[in-house]
Amino acid sequence: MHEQLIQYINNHSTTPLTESEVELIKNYFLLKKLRKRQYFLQEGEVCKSAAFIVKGAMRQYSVDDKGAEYIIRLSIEDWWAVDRESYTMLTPSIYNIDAWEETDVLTITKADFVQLNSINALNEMARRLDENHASALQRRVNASISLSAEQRYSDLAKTYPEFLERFPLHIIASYLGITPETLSRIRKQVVTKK
Amino acid sequence: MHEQLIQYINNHSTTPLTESEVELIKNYFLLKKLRKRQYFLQEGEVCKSAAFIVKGAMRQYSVDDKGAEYIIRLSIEDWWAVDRESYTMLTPSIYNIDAWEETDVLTITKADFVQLNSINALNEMARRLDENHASALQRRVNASISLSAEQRYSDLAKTYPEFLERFPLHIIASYLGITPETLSRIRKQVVTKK
DNA sequence: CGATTTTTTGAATCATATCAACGTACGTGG
DNA sequence: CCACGTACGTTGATATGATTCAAAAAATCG
Repeated sequence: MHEQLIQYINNHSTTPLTESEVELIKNYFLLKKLRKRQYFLQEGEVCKSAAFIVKGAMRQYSVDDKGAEYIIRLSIEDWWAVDRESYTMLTPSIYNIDAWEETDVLTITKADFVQLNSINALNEMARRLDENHASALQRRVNASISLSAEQRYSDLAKTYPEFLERFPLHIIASYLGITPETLSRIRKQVVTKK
Repeated sequence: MHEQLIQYINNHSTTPLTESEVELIKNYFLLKKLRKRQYFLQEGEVCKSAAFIVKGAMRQYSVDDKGAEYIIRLSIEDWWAVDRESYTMLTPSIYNIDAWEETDVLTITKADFVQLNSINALNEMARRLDENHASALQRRVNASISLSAEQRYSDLAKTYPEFLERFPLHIIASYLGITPETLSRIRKQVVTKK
């Protein structure tokens, strides 16, 4: 269970974890099993834990007054699920996070994460993750103002093909900021174009 | 000149700068004066420096094959201008950054910034900045998929009223991902609604 | 002032949303 | 293992919001 996380941390830092650090991590990261559709975070709550996904798929989304859901982030194995803003600032989140499939996550609270700040590899990994996340968000903002729906879909299909296999198309449509009907028509076009 | 930066750093960290740290910062941050429309970063270059804006206004944007500009970030006094991805990874940037007005910036290269990593206040400030930036990007992604053009404009007018005073409306329109004509019509509506 | 940039307006067009219906697949309980 | 309900995907007709193009008005700058 934890081996996957250890591996992940080592892959994302320059200095490998020592044995004692590995032990610390095993003690601090707690396994949590989520059923399909189970909330990990609900709007209005503080995002008390960050989750490393060992197995499964999760989504982060906002909900408007009409009940419509807007997917702002999708995550699968070896990704993290967390509302960074709420987690770091300890403020109520405006987002929901739930499991789309049966999902196993390793969770850690912010307080515990701070406890582990002696672990350099973990800090380095966290910093890199944040940088990558910020870059990805910036690109997505850029895409949303500069590309058509069709281009955004092609982009997604190229950059994150896993998403198309793991999530239904209406979730993908929401992630792209379009309706399921529009996505369906776009896909029909793309196929016939070839 | 540097006092403003010193002040800013102290405002954005819990531990105030010591006198010797202040001296270090004065030595490492270099003043650069930019004319209107002068590039600070051009697409394809590595963003070698980060810029703290002492006075003036800058924009970060991408350009498509037709020459259309898409504003992804606007910054004024006491903000930073930098392509974080290019700056940290030392990769060629896909964005341009230029001065919209006569602008004075204090710049620091990544290598020099690393030299200053003994300054806790500076590290803390940088971390907070990154967090805030990431949160803002996330909110913008959320807005782009969940709100209408009119709502996004109202949001902007409420959150960053300074922008409306400093930048012409076609820049604001681009930032919102709409055409200047659409923004003009939206504004007409908003006025008559009241 | 004249030149340039910015903003507005109108008309035609295009992209996407909406609403409604239908087909399909899937999984669960009987 | 079948039948039923729910979730998912597609299609068509229509509506709407935003773009495009062209032009003119207004503001700004040297």
